[in-house]
Amino acid sequence: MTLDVDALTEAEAAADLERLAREIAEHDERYHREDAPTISDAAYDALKRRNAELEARFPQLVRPDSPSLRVGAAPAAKFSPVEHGVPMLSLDNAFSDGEVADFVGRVRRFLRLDGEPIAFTAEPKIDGLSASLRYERGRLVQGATRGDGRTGEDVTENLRTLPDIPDRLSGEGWPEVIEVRGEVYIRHADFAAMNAAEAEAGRRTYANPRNAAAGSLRQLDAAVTAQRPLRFFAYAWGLTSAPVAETQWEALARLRDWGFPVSEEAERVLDAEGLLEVYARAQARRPHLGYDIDGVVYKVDRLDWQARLGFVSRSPRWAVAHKFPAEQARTVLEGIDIQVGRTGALTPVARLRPVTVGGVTVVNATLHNADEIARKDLRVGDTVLIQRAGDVIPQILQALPEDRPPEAPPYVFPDVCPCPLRTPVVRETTAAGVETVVRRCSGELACPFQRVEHLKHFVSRRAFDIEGLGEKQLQAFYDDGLVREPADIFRLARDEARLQALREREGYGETSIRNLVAGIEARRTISLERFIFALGVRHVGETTARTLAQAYGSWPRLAEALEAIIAGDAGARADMDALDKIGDPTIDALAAYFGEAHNREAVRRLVDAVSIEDAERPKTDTAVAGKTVVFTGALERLTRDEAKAQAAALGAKVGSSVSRKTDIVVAGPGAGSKLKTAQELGVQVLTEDEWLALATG
DNA sequence: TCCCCTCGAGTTCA
DNA sequence: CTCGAGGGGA
Repeated sequence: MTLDVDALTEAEAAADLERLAREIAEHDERYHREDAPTISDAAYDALKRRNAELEARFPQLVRPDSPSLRVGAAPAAKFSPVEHGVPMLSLDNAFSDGEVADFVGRVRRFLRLDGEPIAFTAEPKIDGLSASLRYERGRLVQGATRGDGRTGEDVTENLRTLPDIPDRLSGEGWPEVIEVRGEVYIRHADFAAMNAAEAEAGRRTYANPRNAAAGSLRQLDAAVTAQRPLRFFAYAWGLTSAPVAETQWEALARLRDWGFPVSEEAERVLDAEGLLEVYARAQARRPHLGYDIDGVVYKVDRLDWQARLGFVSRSPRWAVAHKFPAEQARTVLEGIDIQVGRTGALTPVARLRPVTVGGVTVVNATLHNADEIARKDLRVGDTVLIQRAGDVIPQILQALPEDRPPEAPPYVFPDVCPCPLRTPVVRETTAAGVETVVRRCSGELACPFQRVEHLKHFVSRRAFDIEGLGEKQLQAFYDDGLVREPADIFRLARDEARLQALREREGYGETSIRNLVAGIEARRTISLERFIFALGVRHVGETTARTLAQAYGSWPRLAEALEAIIAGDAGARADMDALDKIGDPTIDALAAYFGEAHNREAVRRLVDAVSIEDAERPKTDTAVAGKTVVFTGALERLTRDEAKAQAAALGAKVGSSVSRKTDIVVAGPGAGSKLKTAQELGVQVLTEDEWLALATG
């Protein structure tokens, strides 16, 4: 809660200054030492600003440890963004021999290789941070962090200070342009010495070598980075103007020739059988390496096979990281609470006796659902084994039955919602007649817990993104009756009675009210897809919302279609069903939502309060506009998603099955029944090249 | 009909 | 990050 500066007593101001000094110091610390800022720059700036305002109003209260008196602590300057020529992907993880076998099996099946041996490289997975180095004509021109995989930060000058990174490539045969990728890390001995020196100098030490490496690389002053014992291993490449090699193994040798350190621990195995031996060896060598590794990365050796295998969403199908087991800890399961989600889903959460795992204190862990609790037979009072999955999310692995209190009863999932209405808990049945795993509160939006979650979703970043209206304020406004439905948020900004109620609230001065109103007004105009997503209809996430927005173009048209569907218009339903990734459950959810009188009214009030921008209408002036296209068989020049996106961009509808309504079938090699159907129905059939010619017109 | 892949929804810590 | 389930290819 932030009180208006002018409204504060001296004692309150002193307390607030104390809090700000502490919080800002914490954030500075996190930013500089752990390299993991936990608040946005804007939020950080707001803290600093408030500190400055308070100090201006109460100069006698300026603390000796005031953030305003420290220099160079703010994460003010930034590194400029760098778009990677080829995204830096993450790897799929395997945690067991079985998962490694699954990986090999997938590769084998995908390549249609029976029995034939597949060679793999196995390289230790260094626990540092990855970096991409762009060389043009053999000279280092840019170095970047991984960032989100697509865009990283420009840390060229810092990377130049690493002795392991050549400024000019040596040897020969390097492509004119190449992004060399690898891991920046710090050796144990160097880390210890560096921390000792930091401690000597009275500065805080880093928690582990990885944080130290990340913090050192992201120094604004490259001279500081130069002092840090950073090292580099190369293991991959991104964009390249010429093929690097024919196999991963050969590529590693080339990288070595060009002057990069390449792990001496990397091995090539001629068949999948050898992988687990490498893993066992790596585990045995781990304590003696002198730097942290967290697993072994297996890659299909042949690059032409890698190309055939391609990618699944964000990770390559041709590689996997076989991780070492995560650090585990035992603690006591002190209770199980039930949380209510915006769709009414009831999620059990474990309350744990605080315990340190992998450097952080864990007190909560999700239990996902009732089946999960039953499967693990978790009981309150049990001693449980926990770990942090992927080193982040805490996870309960199992209960240790020998430590179970004799009287602990099996956990019984509640049959009423924890909300004040005590609505009965229900389980739905899928189309196939199977009970779903999730238990839900049957109260819908009558349930106050669901309503608040619904409102939180509405203002969230991907929906209306209203600044200054966080979860806490929303909860408070809800409790006071100021905001009960989305439209109320927009009334808040214009309705005098509500503004007056705000002014009377503790903690709301004119400044904060002005900011809140500005935040709301800034979002009064919204894109159709965000609007649809914000409604929070079940099954309608960001992607589905976008599909609907593009298909219907405007809110009135979508509303009209929904009215028709609710009225039983089979044609309108079929049209929606034909959209990509939209099927009966989604349509039923939409129909149920808009068929309900309260929702309908609430949406009408909201529509009146905001202005919804029409979506980009599908093109009508292209060769394929309005036509329904079906892709079948393997595509060689485009991925399926690219092809679909291209068709959609040109105003065509993408179908999944061939019928009389289909206008064009694009058939690649291996096309089967759809091609046959198309021929039988006399639908136009194109090759991929013919399609491209038509599409690019 | 059977998988495989995406999407949605819920989640942790500092 | 993880699980469950919808959608759609084979």
